[in-house]
Amino acid sequence: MRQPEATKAAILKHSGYLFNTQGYKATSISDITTATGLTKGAIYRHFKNKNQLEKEALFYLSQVMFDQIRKRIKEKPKATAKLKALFSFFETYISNPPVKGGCPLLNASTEADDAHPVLRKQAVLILNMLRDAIITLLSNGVKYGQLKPTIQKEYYASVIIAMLEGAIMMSKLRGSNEDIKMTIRHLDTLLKEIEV
Amino acid sequence: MRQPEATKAAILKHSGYLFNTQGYKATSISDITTATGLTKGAIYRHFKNKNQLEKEALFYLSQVMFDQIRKRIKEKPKATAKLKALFSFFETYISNPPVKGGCPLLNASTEADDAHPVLRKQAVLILNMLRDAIITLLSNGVKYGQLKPTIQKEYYASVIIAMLEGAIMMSKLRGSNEDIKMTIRHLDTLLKEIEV
DNA sequence: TATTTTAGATACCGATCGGTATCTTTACAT
DNA sequence: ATGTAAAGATACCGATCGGTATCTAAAATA
Repeated sequence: MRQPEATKAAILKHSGYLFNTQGYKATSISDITTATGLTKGAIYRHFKNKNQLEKEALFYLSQVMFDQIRKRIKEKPKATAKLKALFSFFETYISNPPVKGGCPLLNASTEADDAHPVLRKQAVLILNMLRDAIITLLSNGVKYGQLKPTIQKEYYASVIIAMLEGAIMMSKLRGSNEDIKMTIRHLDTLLKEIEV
Repeated sequence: MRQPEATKAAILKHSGYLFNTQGYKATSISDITTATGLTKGAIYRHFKNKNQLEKEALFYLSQVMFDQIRKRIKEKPKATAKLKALFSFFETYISNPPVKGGCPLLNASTEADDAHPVLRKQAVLILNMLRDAIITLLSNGVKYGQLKPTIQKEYYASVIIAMLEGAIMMSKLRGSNEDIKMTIRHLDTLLKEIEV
């Protein structure tokens, strides 16, 4: 029954869920022990302190998200279809989220101010990963003649992420997917403008 | 030296600042006593518990924001100029914020899940106020022949708020106003589409 | 099988949490 | 000047926080 890697994975899974639904500060180590069925001794063997656990849990959550996104995008052949797949991923986020509690990036970035440098750095890293992924996607679209070569990639990457994250906040708060739907409708029209 | 209203206002001001910069859960009553120079006895005389203080502090923060927005908007004559004034308000939010710690609405809405119904309800109320304000603004623009009569007001209200809030998150996290600038550039092009 | 290593459990630490009962002091009405 | 009501201070409560020292038991090595 002694499987250190499985134990660490279980801790990350449960604490990730708790951090994302209740908040990082609001989730205690005791919450995690009851969720996992483990004891403090077990948790502090795998993570040197709560900050480190928060950091690794956030990274785990981002991996779950990126895995889902990658899976959906790889199926699609063209850049426009890939972008639409990305949008639809965020649309299903409200009714059927891969991780409950809203977008881990948004949650961590609003909670992690200057007083939580470890969590903050990790959030910046994830945002940059997402930005770079979209920029690469746009670049490939231009490369293969699917998107207009004049488009400013950084501009569209920022606009797309801002809209999706903001819409997630609104839809989650209002308890309806209307906002995310309208936002994606707008992103679709945006997509038409940059298609060749 | 006994001025109850001034004392309550001071508590709201300081606690609002602390809640918005450190988070609601992360800010203790003791933090507020040291910030205000008051004692617990004074604070619990004006607020029946921490939840109520959080709710009223969030409302105070939203009032500060709405006052600023109203002031900037009232100066402008046309709907398009009023919308641009709203956008510019959010642009200056990064470098010179009226309340530190990011957008109070965004902060509260990400922290307030189902376990914090009081704060959550207050956040929903503020979001609806902002939405209604923009919808009214668009309606007046149509009424006075400044905006196209075919525009879907709810659609644009949601899209505008989503973009601004998402951009605030990105700019605050990355410590630069590039994202909010690019987002507003896009909102300006959006504005051109709905002008008559 | 005997020994060593290590995953995980147990019990505890001081500090801090939100909250309250009680006391003192100030302002105001008489 | 005196009494009263309310503002604010003081001191304390049990519960919980993150963290650690120590112990037990399971797995790996020999």
